[in-house]
Amino acid sequence: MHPLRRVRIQPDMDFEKRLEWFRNECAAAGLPCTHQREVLYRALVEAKDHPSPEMLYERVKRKIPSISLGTVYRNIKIFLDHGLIGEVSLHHGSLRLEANNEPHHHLVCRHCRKMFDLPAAGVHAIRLRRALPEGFQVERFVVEAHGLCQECAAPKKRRSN
Amino acid sequence: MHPLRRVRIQPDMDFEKRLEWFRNECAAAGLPCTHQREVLYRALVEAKDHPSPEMLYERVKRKIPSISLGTVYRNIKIFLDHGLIGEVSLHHGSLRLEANNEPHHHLVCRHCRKMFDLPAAGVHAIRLRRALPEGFQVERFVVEAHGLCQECAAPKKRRSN
DNA sequence: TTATTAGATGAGAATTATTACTATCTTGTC
DNA sequence: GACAAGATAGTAATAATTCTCATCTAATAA
Ligand SMILES: [Mn+2]
Ligand SMILES: [Mn+2]
Ligand SMILES: [Zn+2]
Ligand SMILES: [Zn+2]
Repeated sequence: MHPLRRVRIQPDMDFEKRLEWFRNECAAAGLPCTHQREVLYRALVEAKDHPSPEMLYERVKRKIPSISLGTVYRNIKIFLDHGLIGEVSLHHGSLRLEANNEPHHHLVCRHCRKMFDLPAAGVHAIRLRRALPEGFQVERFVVEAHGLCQECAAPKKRRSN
Repeated sequence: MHPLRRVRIQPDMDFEKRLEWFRNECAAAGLPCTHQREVLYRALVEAKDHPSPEMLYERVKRKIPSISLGTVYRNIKIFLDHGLIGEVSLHHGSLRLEANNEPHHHLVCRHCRKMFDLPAAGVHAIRLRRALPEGFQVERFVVEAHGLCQECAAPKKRRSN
């Protein structure tokens, strides 16, 4: 409704702009914008290293020494559910294994998180448009096609996905 | 040394062939080829679903009811260390977060597991060579460039990587 | 402002995933 | 078959995450 509500967030946006966006998103979602949430969000915006919940907890404790790890986890989940932040991988939580040690890619269902092989031959070689940053030596590219598997995409009888 | 030792494993190889390969690899690595290991390896070859350690444990228990979960984890690690099997993701174990919710890719160091952003604009669009299997609906492609970061690639003073 | 109240917080217990410890048992070798 | 290195099962310990609940706070209306 408010014109600022739906502003798109940009990587180079300064923090005040992002905080404004964050507050609008919280309001739109009916989430109280607590001090803890703002400090957590700021720590995420300032982080350049894809922190873990524990790392985030350590950083946020400097600003709010009494904050609890439970609050960090609880809000991480809420932020993720509302698309306010992103998680790097769909596969954290448990090791997933396969005997196939030939390089290949995967289809990953974002709902049930099942994984299906996508043979390397089925994907054209990955090509970069520009040089990589800062001396990183790439050994191979791994592709994940994220989406919905047949089961999760099908309109269900009863339960929705 | 033995001509069979270095045979390359193929996805369509039958299990007897793979088992032979497995035994040779164990011998080459000085690993006793125990009954537990063979049954674990067979379960991995037969699995099409990228099982977790717990799933593997459940399956293997049907063949060896007395096997312990510790044995499953211990051998998974050994198999991985020797390249006998693969793991799907470098990111299991802990959630990793970022405020940047624009789609983008990552450089991932296989040694220290640090992650660096690779803007989507820096990679040409992913193109498939053939149709996807079985009705999977792709929403987006995520690329990970695996390799070594500057620090881990540099020839260290003392400790090796 | 103040009162109200839905929902958030901190503390700690509980659960899940993984690793470590150790006495006993196998595998590979002679 | 005997030996030694290393593996196993069972169990304790640790790490990662979620849950429970008494108390507190942000958002709203009076
Ligand atoms: Mn696979
Ligand atoms: Mn990123
Ligand atoms: Zn699915
Ligand atoms: Zn590194």
